[in-house]
Amino acid sequence: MNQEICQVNLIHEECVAAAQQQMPQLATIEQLATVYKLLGEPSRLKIMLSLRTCEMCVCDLAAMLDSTPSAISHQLKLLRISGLVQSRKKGKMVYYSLAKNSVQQMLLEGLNYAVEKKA
Amino acid sequence: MNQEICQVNLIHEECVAAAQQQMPQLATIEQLATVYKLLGEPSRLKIMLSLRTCEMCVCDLAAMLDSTPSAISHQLKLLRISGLVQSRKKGKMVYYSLAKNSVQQMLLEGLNYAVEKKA
DNA sequence: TCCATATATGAATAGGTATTCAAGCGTTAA
DNA sequence: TTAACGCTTGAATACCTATTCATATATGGA
Repeated sequence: MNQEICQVNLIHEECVAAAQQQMPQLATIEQLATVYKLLGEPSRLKIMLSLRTCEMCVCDLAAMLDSTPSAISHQLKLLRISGLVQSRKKGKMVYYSLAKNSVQQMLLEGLNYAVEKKA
Repeated sequence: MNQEICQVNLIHEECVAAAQQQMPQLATIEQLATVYKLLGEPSRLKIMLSLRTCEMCVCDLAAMLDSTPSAISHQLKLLRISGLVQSRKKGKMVYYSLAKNSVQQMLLEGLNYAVEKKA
């Protein structure tokens, strides 16, 4: 059986056309998927949720998540590269905080969803 | 070098304590991480973005994403299990649509973030 | 009944990734 | 300079997962 193509080429052409029309740009979708993927890892999500309260150094986060500085540092690097967190160096320590964009709003909306869903 | 524990046990105790206090329940965090992970896969994210427009059958989605019904069906199963989409059977076809909860709001907020960030 | 179609599913494979371990860098204080 | 500390980094391993392929189920029509 050929699964590559449906026999009826497009079953609901108007719908598909309309959906394609209002589809965001590919770059936007990929950007969004990247952020979601980063937040989809429990350790990283916990880091982000922790940083809502105040800026923290790597050791603080390692204590929060019961993890190692190395593991946390690896995760922070990914978050930093994608612009979800920013860092500030002070002596031997590096303080991390949430980036000053709408990530926080996104997180709040996500939490709202998760809490609503539990009920 | 011992990386397990920081020498200074908690460098910013007040901050860590405050963050722990306002940390959501573990179940909520895991729920949220699951949703983010599902949305973090470009194919699945495209499915969700497509379904904002109108309900679609598997073939429609396969056409939208230039994929196979089998691959789409596998993804839809994951989205269905986690309650992000719902399905309705009509004859040989199965129509999928976004679940009637705040996922749509979440997606909008995400898009808002991604678009803002590009600029 | 028999066949074609739309979808679902299980197993296998290939690709991706989180953590660990070991080592390195940069800063501070002696 | 030396040592200690906080952090970073690269490689390796072990785990996870998306897609493919083959097959199965279910519905509708001849």
